[in-house]
Amino acid sequence: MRVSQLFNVTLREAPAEAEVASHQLLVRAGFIRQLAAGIFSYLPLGRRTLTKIENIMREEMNAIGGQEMTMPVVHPADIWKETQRWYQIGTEMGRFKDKNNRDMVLAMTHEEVVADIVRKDIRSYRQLPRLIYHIQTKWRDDPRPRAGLIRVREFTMKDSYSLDADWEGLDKQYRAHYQAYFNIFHRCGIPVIAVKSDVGMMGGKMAHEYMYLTPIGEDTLVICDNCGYSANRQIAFFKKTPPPPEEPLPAEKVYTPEAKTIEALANYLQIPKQKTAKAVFMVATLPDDGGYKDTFIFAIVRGDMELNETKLANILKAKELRSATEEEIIATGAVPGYASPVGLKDVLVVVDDLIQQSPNLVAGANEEGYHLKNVNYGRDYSANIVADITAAQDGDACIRCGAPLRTARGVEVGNIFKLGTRYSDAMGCTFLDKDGVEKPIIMGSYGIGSGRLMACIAEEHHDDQGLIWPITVAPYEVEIVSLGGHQSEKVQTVADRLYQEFLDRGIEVLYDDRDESPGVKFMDADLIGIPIRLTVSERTVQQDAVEFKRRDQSEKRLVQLSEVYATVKHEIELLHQEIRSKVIEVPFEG
RNA sequence: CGGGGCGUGGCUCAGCCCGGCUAGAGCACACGGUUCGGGACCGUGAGGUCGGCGGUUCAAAUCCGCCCGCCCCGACCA
Repeated sequence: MRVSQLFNVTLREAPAEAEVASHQLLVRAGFIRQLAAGIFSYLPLGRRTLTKIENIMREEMNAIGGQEMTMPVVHPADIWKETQRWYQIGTEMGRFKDKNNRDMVLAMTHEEVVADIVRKDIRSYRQLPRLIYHIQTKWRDDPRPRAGLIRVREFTMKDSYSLDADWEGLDKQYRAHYQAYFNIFHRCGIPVIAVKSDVGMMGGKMAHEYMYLTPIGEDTLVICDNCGYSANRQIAFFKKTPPPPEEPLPAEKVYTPEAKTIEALANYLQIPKQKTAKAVFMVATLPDDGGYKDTFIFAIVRGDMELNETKLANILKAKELRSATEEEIIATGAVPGYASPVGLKDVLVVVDDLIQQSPNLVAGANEEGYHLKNVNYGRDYSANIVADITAAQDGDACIRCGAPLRTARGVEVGNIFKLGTRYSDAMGCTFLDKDGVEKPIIMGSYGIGSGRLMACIAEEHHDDQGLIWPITVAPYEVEIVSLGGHQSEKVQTVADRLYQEFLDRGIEVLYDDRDESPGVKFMDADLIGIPIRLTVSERTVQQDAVEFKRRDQSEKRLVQLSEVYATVKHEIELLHQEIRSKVIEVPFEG
């Protein structure tokens, strides 16, 4: 492609709204343009990279037996009602009515469509196992799109669905994806870790998220460098050390003015935070014979710990969980800042499992300005539920080996779920097994957002000057920059001939044939980030040569014209080898 | 949904507080000329309902109200 013909404009300055590097550079280099919040177009360069990413996904999916298909973006709401997700999912779902006033849904994911096809077409164990996938648009009306392509509302996802006759089959396909996903990310040039995760709206039995570690990430991960345990903080387990046992002391009311926070309370009483109990008020939307009902939740964790809302929501099986408002708190009879589990009625009390083992805590007295000392679980109050509802923090002990845990930020670039029979049951996907018994099909679902992946690659591979694409996903393999081609016929001829030779020999080449100054061309080349750059100028043609430079290295060297093709071919292969060396087997962490 | 910020040619921004000239600059764009190995220079030119609506005023980019959009933090989220 000649740059003079390319549909592309590079920007000297990044738009003011772009903050993270990948966003700024992808916009400046002309890979993407924003249409609205979380809605982007991919221009030709961006499209080429996306296509390469998608082809890598295709190859890896096909390698584990995947079969590509395409499912619709617009669905009748009926199938989403069958699985209840029409009711369970809130504003994130795109809904509209067609001309016949029929409820319609914009695809957020495709379990329902898969299940609908499967229940009609799969009859026998002989048709299992299967693995199907497609690369298709999703719409999720995220309340807060951010960071360019990192979090958007409309995006393209490679999603695959495994169909099995039994759980062993699911496990096998799950593990196949586990490795295939590592292969995809490694081939795209980004390091990732797989962490155990919450199953979220997908439901199901087991899930892993693939995390690209970066400070701009929005998920917090908990990692054990000693034994390799890693999990999303939303569900991370950790070892809680109970305090030394103490004889329960008689409860005692103490005056604690202006001590409305744990911090202030601990300071005022000169006690460590772990000797206090923290009350957190939430409102959960819980299933209630067929419908849903808002229930006030009084959650108690030790003062030195934080409530983990995901854990709490999962334990309660809550559809939604939010912080209670001040009015709601007062309505239950609790006094904000001095709330106490002692003597409360008509609320659901959930207590962290460490509280039981922590004697003589300071808790609120439900009276402005007073706390109770020596509050003991069991004696002074009890809970409806005792469970692990606290969040792991930096330095907490690893659940497996006891070593201190570390937290890190990451972007979720992919996920895999063992769905089990959640969708099969809801939509009646059954097959007749060998033994003549009708059984539900066991499903798994697996997704990678291709645009987000592209942004992560850009995040990982760039410098001050611009993007530095790994050879596997670069829009072009080589860029020819001609300097003074409009003045020197010799330069023009050599550059044109080189371009044509590469085209003929199947090398993907971008040719900057514009009548621009050298500075502009070099700047644009660096911005766009094609892995190999060849410069043709008066200076080089005099020596029958071109200048060779890799985007990821600063050295330049002259290559004789007669050897250019062989050199480029060789260097492309070297670049591929570098990537290939990173594609490794990763032990399954179940 | 809560908190904060921003909306002025394609991009980056000035002007707004303290209302008043034809609304500016740099980059980008078009034409002419000079340049030509790291975002060159000179000249000429095109391009803006100052996010929208309403209000105050003799007069609004500027003051007031409502709305919309975009970004950031939080809540939420595959």
